Amino acid sequence: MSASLPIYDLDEEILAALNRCPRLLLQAPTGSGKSTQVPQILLDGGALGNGRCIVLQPRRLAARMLAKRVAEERACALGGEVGYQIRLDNVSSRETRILYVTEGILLRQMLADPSLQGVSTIVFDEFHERHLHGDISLSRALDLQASRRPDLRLVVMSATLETGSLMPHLAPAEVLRSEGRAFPVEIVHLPYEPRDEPVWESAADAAASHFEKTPGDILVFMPGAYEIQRTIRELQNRLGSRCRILPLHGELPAIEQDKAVGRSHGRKIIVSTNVAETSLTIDGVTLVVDSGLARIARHDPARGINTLFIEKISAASADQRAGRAGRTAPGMCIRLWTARDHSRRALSETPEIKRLDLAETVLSLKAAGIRDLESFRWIEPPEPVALARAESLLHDLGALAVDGVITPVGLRMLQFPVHPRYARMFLEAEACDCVREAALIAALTQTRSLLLRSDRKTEDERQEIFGGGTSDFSVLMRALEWARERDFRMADCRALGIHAESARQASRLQEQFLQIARDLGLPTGATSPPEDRLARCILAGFADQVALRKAAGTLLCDIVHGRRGLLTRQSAAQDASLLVAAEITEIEGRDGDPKVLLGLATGIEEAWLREMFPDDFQESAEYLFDKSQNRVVQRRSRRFRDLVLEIRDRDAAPGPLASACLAGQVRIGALRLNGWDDAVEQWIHRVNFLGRICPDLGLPPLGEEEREHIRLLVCEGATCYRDIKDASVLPHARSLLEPAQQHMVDRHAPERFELPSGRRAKIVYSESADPHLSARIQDFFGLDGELRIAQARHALTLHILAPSQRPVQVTRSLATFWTETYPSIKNQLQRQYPRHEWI
DNA sequence: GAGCACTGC
Repeated sequence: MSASLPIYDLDEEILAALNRCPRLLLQAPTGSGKSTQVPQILLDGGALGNGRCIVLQPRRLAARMLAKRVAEERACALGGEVGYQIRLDNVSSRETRILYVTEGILLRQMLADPSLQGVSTIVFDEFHERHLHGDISLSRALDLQASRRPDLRLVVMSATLETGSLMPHLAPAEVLRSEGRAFPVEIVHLPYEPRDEPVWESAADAAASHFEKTPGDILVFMPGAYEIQRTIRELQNRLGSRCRILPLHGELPAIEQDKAVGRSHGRKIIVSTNVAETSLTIDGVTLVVDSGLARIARHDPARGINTLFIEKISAASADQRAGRAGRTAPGMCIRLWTARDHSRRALSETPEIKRLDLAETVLSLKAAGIRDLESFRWIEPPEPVALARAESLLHDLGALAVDGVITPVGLRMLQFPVHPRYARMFLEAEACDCVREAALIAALTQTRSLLLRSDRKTEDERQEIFGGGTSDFSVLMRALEWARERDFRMADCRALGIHAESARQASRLQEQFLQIARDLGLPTGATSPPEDRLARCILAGFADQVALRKAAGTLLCDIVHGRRGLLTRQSAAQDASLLVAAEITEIEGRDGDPKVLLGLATGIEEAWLREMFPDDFQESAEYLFDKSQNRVVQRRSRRFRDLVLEIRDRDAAPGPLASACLAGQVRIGALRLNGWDDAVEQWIHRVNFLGRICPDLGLPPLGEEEREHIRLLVCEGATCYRDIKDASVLPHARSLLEPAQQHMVDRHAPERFELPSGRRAKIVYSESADPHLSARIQDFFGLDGELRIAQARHALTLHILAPSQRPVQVTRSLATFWTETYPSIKNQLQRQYPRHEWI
């Protein structure tokens, strides 16, 4: 079989090209045999000299399997001439000439030995995936080649010819192309824009109507587990028991995944996430139905949180998905979007370096002596604001000095192969004498989730056995200990919804971290520290993610730096009013709204904050309220500013701050006094907004007097729409609000309403009912369609209601928003609320 | 009233 590999036709050209030039770009699709053959061509052609060829792989499984196959082809023992190295698993020796490694391994090697002694060639496989570690290793390898190692040869292999942007970095370089050996796949786009129906319905329709026309299995791509479950339900309605319908996604237990991937009697339909796009291959698929959507992780440097939204996939990604229908026979791919939509999609996915948190990367570059990050040889330069964010976090963690140079603490942190936040936690653990526990916590965050999503009964049982602490980490730690005591036995673990393989992996990682800690001289003896010592360690790494519950009955929290989020429902930190979240992720809820979720939370106490960060506290308390002027003055944002205000206000009601606020001297919303400010403003805006966009509702705009009525009402304790409506004391305000309610879609979500045209709309916060302003923003973002603008506190959400489409949502960070559009909104508001002081 | 893609040191 390997004799027919297309790559063989290129062997002489590859060797000749590398003789002419030490850089080669090889474009070859999956299935061309490049991953197994190119290293052998180099070795057998004498291109390696006495050195070793390192082959970079994006996935552990691939690194191991490729090494195994090549060792077999060469009839040598794995770990001899051919080997592999992945985390915690090194099968190589001094004799190894071809070494398959995952991308992070090479980066660690470069830190330990910057000139890569003994390496003659590096092959970057699957480079088109553009992982962060792959990008950085190529940059550093090019740097090395240009400075100390002109003999080093670099081969970049990529499935797509997105070489346009890559070539300038590699030039001068040789370029070669090879064909794949896949079967043709016919691609069908929708002839017209899709109707207003959920994607799982269109997908089920497409799969069901082609079920008889295609001979093999069907693969449906969906963005996530929820959509998968809905699709499966729809398919069952349409096809009944005519075939098996199986889900496939990363959080599924291995046994379920095997069922979807493996061979089976009879036909099947697999409904999968992106795992089936690159990581898992399924043979026998002849029809792919592609929703064209995926959940994409990004890091928002302006807010310092991670986001996970459903986005349209790129053309390259769609091609990769389509290719899954042609592995064993000619196939077909139905795309649930139009050709017109397709032509406007991005050519390839945004590289990770433009999407992810760069703290760890920046720290390693600083350690390599790179002072000026802007002039580093980026394959694709990251956003300056992302670099700045990373540097400021590293500075806060004590890893970088004021001049941007790495500190001794930073160098110690770098020894731990984890995000700098967790590395910082390790160093704090030394002082708290709980290194063992810190190692466990860090390990638990490095594996895929230990606790599987389970039914209510299993979750209650887990709560019974592992609950009782004030930290989500303590639940995970107990679950891991429990699994370890049972030797990670599959049956035991499954009964409590514990992912046995994750538990085993976490346990081994803990050992790795403990070894590193011992090497650094940290005490790793077995202690059983009180929970609060551990909480302080977590706080050291996540001081900028402290949150305060708004009230005992709600999961809503204020997070430092003016952010907001929801504590996860099942959190162990639910009883704490002050907490630190190790994970802040903004996701797209089922109703399409963005929601910030606080995960991996730990309850903390204000006294610890005061002890650990006395400076922050001092400054916030002293300067925020200027007694001599009896007003609040602007201060540079400090770490705990917002939260300290709240804490103080709870202690001392009504206090001078409250009086100032009530007297209208302070901008409403700048101070949060039990939420009344926001509530008032939002109600006023809602009514005014409704009145403007739906003139036929007959809602007169609220004047000063009505506004005052509502404000007083809310001050008296009303917190929601119903309270206002039911209050009999203010009939005028009530009569204004009632018609508004008739147009509400859902009384639990009063901001949703129906336009007279039948379209649905939604207001979160609308400062821009002014049509002129609306047009400006529309212009600014370059959007078509009718536009409504909703501003949450930290993100600008645009709801676009194009004819016969579901609302489309575009969220932008406020950074862009502030500089471009805010001044105009502010002017408008200042005119509207002249009595308020703006800070 | 519950919410979350995929990798990797």
